[in-house]
Amino acid sequence: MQMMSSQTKPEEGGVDFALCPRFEQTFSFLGKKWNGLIIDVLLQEGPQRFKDLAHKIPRCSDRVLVERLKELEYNGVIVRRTFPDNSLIEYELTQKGEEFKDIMAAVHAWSDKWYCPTEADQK
Amino acid sequence: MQMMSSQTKPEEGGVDFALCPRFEQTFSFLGKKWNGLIIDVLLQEGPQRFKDLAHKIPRCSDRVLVERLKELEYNGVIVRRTFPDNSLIEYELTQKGEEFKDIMAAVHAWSDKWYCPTEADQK
DNA sequence: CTGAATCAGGGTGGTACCGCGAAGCTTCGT
DNA sequence: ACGAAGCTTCGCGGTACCACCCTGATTCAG
Repeated sequence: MQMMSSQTKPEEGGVDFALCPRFEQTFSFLGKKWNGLIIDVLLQEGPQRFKDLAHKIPRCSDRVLVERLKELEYNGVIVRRTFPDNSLIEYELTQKGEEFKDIMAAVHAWSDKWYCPTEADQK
Repeated sequence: MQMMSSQTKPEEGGVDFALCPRFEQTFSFLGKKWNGLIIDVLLQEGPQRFKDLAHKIPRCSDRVLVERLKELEYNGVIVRRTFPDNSLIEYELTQKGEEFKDIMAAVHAWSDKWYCPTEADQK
């Protein structure tokens, strides 16, 4: 029973969706660069430390990764767990986050079916 | 057997996804403002004229709508059909576009379940 | 025939903001 | 003391989005 909406509040990077349906928010949220990737890694590989995420998404800088993680936490999609004893920090999906898996599956299916390599794939 | 990829080419508004998986492209594409909405309207109400789309998505300016429609056509998601006799122009989904419906359904389901109104909904 | 209205956009200009790199800072382990 | 992990602060460039105005084609009223 989260109080969160899907607006991306941290650093005030959000769009005014006052008259747009809910799912436009969701798309905008997932479409934000790296968000989909982060959620996908967490879905597939479980809770991750910051450096593991950074390592698995090498093209995303620390700066941006922190930003995204804070947004995701603010939106109730992930939680940041600290283990006080060994000072370990892990990010894991909440239930709200886990339930992205249907969307992920659908998007994966579509992408696998319709993606065609172009110039951008050469390098 | 389209030759199209999911990059948004018109006006060069795309991201370099060279090392990112396919579905990140898809998210970025759908997450682009108004794209999800446009596809959703076409899915639910069939082929539409420009003015009908503009009317159903009032907060999207003509300028941006034209842009989005061109991108969607470039990406093989919609087609722009002209009827020479009565000079009618309609936009309709291709098969590639129709098959977004699974994604749309999943996103709708998630959004309906997890969306909570906040300040942004007052106005 | 003339004028108005509708449709499908194009052109310009401006601002907010998104994504980013670089570098510093704090806490912890050893 | 030194390095790694996990951020934070500063500042930048590009561009996405929008408002406003304009065009050309077609249709409709009278």
